[in-house]
Amino acid sequence: MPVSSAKTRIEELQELIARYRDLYYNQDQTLISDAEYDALERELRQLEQEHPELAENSPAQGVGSAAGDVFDPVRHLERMLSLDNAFDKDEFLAWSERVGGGPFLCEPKIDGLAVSLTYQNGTLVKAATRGDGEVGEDVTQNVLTIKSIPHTLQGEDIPELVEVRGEVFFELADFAELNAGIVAAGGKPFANPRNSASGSLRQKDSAVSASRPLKMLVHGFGVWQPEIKTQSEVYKALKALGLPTTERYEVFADAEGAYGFIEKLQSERHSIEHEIDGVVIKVDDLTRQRELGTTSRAPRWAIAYKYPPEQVNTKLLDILVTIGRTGRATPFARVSEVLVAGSRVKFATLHNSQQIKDKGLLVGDTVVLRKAGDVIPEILGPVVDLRDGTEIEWSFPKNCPQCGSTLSRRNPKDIDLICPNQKGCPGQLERHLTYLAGRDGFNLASLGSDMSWTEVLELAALEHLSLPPELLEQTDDPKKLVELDARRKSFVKSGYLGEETASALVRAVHGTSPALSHIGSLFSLDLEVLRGVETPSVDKVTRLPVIDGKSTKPFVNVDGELSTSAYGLLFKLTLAKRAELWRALSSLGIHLVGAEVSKLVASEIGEFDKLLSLDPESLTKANGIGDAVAQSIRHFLQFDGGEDIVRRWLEAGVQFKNQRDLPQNAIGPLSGLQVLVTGTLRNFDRDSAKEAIKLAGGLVSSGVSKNVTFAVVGESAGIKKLTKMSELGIEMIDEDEFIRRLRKDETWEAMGDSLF
DNA sequence: CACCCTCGAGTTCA
DNA sequence: CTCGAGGGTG
Repeated sequence: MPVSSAKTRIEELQELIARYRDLYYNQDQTLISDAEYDALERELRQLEQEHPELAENSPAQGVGSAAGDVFDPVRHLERMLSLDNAFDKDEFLAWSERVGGGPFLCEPKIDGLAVSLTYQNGTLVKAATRGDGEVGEDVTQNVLTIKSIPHTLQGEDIPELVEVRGEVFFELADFAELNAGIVAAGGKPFANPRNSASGSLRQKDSAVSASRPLKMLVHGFGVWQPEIKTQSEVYKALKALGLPTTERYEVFADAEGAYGFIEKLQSERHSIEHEIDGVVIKVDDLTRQRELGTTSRAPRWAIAYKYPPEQVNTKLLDILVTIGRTGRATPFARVSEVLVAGSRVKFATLHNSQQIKDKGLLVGDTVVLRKAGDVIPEILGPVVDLRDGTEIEWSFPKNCPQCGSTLSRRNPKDIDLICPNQKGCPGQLERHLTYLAGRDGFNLASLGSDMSWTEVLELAALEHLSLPPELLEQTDDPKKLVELDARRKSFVKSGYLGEETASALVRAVHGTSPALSHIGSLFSLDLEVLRGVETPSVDKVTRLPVIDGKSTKPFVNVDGELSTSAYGLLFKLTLAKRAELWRALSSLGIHLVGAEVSKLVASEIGEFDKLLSLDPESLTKANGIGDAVAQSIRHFLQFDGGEDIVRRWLEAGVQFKNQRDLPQNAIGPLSGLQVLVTGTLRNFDRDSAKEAIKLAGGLVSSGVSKNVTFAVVGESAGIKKLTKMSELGIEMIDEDEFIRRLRKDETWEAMGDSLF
C-alpha cells in the first residue's frame, strides 16, 4: 500500500477505534461486535508496523481510553495490560513458537470486566476498573458489595501491599434473572452479561450494585510476588489468601495439549456457568515469563485465544410474515448473511409484532444477532447510533401473504394476528399437511416401515390400493428377485409427506386446480388426481409461487409414468386410515389441540365419529382439558368446517383405532419415576431416550420441576436447566448410570436390549 | 388469586 | 429452545 493511502486509512481507523472505544469504555455501549473491533485494531496495528512513521499517538498503542468522570480516577500501582489475541490454530502455534514452547497453563477467558483490587496489610482498600490501563475508576464501594470478594485476606503470609487482578462478571443464570426483573419493572434490559456487569459495577448508588449478584475470579498479582516458580502456584497462592480463583485451569506440556484444551472448552462453552470468549494461555514458568517481558500494551508470555463470535452485527434487510398451520402470522427477519457460532445465518425469528415494537427495530437497521441456546438465531436489538436516516418503520401487513384474506385476531386482546381463512388458505393447508404427516400427527414416515411385502399385498387387496407395477413383476431369475426384493423393501420404507410434497399437493399452476384444496379430501386422493398435478415452483423463503417460474409434475417421471412416490404416498395414507385415534385428532389441526390434549380427548370419546355428536363442554370433566380447549374444539367443529372434515374422512373409510383406554405404562425399573433428559446422549437420540423411559415404566418430564425424580445429563446440557436442578436438589446422573438403571430389572432387560 | 407445571406453536441450519 | 398461555392446586 502506498504511504499516502496508508495514511488516510490509518487516520480513518484511528478515528473509528477511538470512537468505539469511548462508547465501549465510557458509555457501556457496543456499536460493533468484539470480532469487528478486533479486526479494525489488527488492521491498524498491521499498517502501523508497515509504516511506523505514521504511528504516533495511535490508540492502538494504548489500552482502553481515559476513564469517565463519574468516578474518581485511580492510578494503578502497576499497569494493567490487555492480552494479544490469536484467532486460529496457526496464530496460536506461531505464538507458542515465539515464546519457546510449553509448559502452558490454560484457563477460560471470562467475558467480564477487568478489575484490580488493592489490599493493604490484608485489607481491601481500593478497587478499580482497568480504564486505560494506567488510570481506572474507583469502584471500591461497589466492589465491597460483591460477596465472593474477601474484605480481608486470610493466611499467614499476608503481604504489606498487593494488587490482585481479576474479572467481574455475571453467571448466566443470575443475569437472566436480573434482566427478567428489570423488564418486569418496566426497565430496559441489558444487552448481554458483560454490559450488565459493567453497568452494575458503575452504579453511583452502591445499594444498586449490592442488589446485583456479581461474581469475581482473580488470576494474578501486581506489585508483590510470592516466592514461587510457576503460574499454577500463583493460583494456589491466591486461593490461600482466600481469594476466588477458577477451578477450570489446566497445565499442558506443549502447544498441542493446550490446543486440545481450547477445542474441548469450545465444545463445552455453553455448559459453563458464565460467558467465555476464549481461552487464556500463559507460559507456566514464572522465570520465563519475566524473561519474555511485556510490550507497551500486553505481556509476551500470554495470549488470548478467541472463539468465533457468538454475537455479531448484521443488517436487517426485510421483515416477512409466514402463516403457520393454525393460521398464526409470524414475522421473521431476513438479514444479510453472517457467520455466527459456526453457521451462516440468513433469517431470524421475530416472534410477534410486539417484539418488533419493543425492540424498536427499523428495516435497514444494523442489528445485534446471536444464537439463543446455540441454535435459534435471535435479534437482540438495533444499533441506534449506526442509523443514517434511510431506515423505515415496518408495519404488519393487512392481508395474509398466502391467500389475501384480511388478517384478524382470535380474541380482541390477542397479540397474534391470524389468517381467518382457516381451511382454505393454501399456506395454512401446506403447514397443516406437514404437521399431519409428522411425529405428533399420523407419523407417516414410520407407518408400515416394518411391513413385509406379503402384508403389503394383503393390504392392497383389502383396500383397493394400487402398487407400482414394476414391483409386482413375477420372475424366476434369482438375481432379479434379489433386486426386486430390495426395491420392494425401500418402497415400504419410503413415501413420506414433507414440505415439498405438501406444497405440490396444495399449489396449482394457474388454470388448473390443486390435488388438495381441503383437508377433508385427504383420504380421497387417487392416482388419477396425482397424475394430473402440476405445481408452480415456490419460493423457499416466502412460500409464494414464483412468477414465471417453471412448473413441474412431481408425481410423474420422465416417461410420463406415475412415479413410485405417488404410489408410496397413497400407501402411507391408506395406513393412516387405521392409525390410533389420538393421531387423527391431532391431525385435524385444532387450535390448542396437539398430541397431548388429543390423547386426553381420545380416551374421553373413544371413537372418531363421536366428534359429530360431541358436546365439547363435557370434555372439561377430564383432567387437563379446560374451558379454552373445549371452546376451541367447539369452534373448530361448528365454524371452521370441522364437522365437514370428520364426515368426509369417515366417508373415505377411516377406521382409527378405538381408544378409550390409553396404553398403560409398562411395569419396569423406572415405574412411577419421572425422568428428565437434557443435552445430547451418545446411545440415544431424543425420541429413543423418551421411548426407553416409557418402556421402562417411567414418565418423561419436559421441563425441570420438583416432580422430577432424576435427570439424565448428556453433552452440552443447558446451563439454565442445570442450575435450576441443583437449586431444586434433583439428582443428576450420566448416560452410563442411566443405562445401568434401565437394565437393573432382569425381567425387563430382554425388552430393553432391543433399544440399543 | 397466585403460583407452578405442562403443553402448543413456531423456528434455523447442516 | 423459547415464549406464552391453559389448567390445576393451595
